[in-house]
Amino acid sequence: MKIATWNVNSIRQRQTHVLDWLKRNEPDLLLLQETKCEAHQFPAQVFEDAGYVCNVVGQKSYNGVAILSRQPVDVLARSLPGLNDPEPPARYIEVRLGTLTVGDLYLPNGNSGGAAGFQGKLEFFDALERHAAVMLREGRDFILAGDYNVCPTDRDFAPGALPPTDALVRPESRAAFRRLLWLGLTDAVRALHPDETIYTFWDYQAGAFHRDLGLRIDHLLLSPRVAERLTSAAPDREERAMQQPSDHVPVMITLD
DNA sequence: ATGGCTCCTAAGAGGAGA
Repeated sequence: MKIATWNVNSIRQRQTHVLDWLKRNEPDLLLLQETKCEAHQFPAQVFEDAGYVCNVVGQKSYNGVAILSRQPVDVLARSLPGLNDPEPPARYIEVRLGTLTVGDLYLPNGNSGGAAGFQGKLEFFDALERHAAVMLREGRDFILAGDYNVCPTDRDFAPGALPPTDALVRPESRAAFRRLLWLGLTDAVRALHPDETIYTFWDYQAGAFHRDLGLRIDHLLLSPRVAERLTSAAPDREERAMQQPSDHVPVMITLD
């Protein structure tokens, strides 16, 4: 079974990239973030024609998540449980495929909106941690994957790519990510590649990709039994070299 | 380089992104 996550930075701009990537890689599930349109604007038909079912949570202009699947799935949630927001942003969708629960998340960046913006990032993390704890207690098999907007350690960004005050490397952000690991979740890419320099994002500016000034911020976290099935995990770096790419690349795992 | 691009909306620049 193959499961991938990809922040596409506008699905309408990246429709052909995603379609071509699906055909080349044939994942069972593709988790998208930053689709940047309302659900009715999502180009579902082109993916359905390629054999994928689309479940979309959208809003105007910003955010937006979607899960594309070869098989129909049950949608369990369209916002992150435990976030008390009457109009939650389009940052979470959760589906069930067989006995596997899969949450697709787009965590707030946390650099905009001042102190309140950063606080919102930490609140999303807190709700995610509580939700993960509940699922573990219930003995469920699950994956929480997407754009976490955190470089977990200093190994996860190129020296000089970010100032130490950036919300992606702030100690509070990293502590929140570590708390998910301490619950018993496995960072799929790092578990299989403990010592490699691996990035999933390169800024559009200043030739960041060419200079390999990247970040590792897109992650797949696995519950214990799912982690036992993990056989591969890697970003598709080549996608960043395409014409008019997203600034993120897909990250895919394989489960036995 | 204190955002150097690329999205969005909307018809002007400006905000968000990381």
